[in-house]
Amino acid sequence: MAAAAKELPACPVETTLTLISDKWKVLILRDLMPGTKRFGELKKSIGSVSQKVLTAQLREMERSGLLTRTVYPEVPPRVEYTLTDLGYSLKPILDAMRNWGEAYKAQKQG
Amino acid sequence: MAAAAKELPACPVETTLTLISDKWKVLILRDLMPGTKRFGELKKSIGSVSQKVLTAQLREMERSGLLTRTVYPEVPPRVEYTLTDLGYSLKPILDAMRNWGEAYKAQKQG
DNA sequence: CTGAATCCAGTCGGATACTG
DNA sequence: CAGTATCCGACTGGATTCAG
Repeated sequence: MAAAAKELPACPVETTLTLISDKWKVLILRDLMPGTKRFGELKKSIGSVSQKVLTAQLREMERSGLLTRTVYPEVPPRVEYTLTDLGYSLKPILDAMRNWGEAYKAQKQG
Repeated sequence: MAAAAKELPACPVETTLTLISDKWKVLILRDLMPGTKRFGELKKSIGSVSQKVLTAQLREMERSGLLTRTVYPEVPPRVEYTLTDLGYSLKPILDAMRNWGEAYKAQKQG
């Protein structure tokens, strides 16, 4: 949540971690993969995230180039978040995590 | 680092996050993928992690069934960490992260 | 509806010193 | 060498309030 940009480490795995390892970012990605969502929709679909933190992590991801933020000057205001190509390119990671999680739970249930 | 076991959420992506989202766990996985390592080797290869936290996260991963801990009763003591099949099954996620990180850095350099 | 600002508790994790 | 215990600063993130 720091204001300063994070430095990119030498290891590719660390590079990825730097951009998506915050508490809610992976879930934001998961929920935006199907398409554009409004702020309120995201907040509801993610679950227990607070407004402050959701805003902060969305802004960080915008700065990282993972998503775009579009403000519609209406009353009441409407703000939509959409993954960029870069953000969408994280899909293989999300898919791998989903696949693994499913297999893990299936195993735990025997 | 909590002592209590973490609950598994409904979403598979969250399940995965629950098990590997701590600060150093992905790097531990990365470094154990090639094979068994001693505590000191891990500490060196991971980088700036402190001894206390590395120990704690390794123990959590052991409890989660991601790795095994083998103590050799020698002087000086030797402790080796090895991924279980379950831990090794996370490889596709690690690979996806590495691939993405490489592509990202390549793009940043034009 | 979205978001900024403030306050604050909980935790994470680093540094250090000590043990077998 | 590997691990434990203690201390403590820093940061994360939730709750609340106010604003446009």
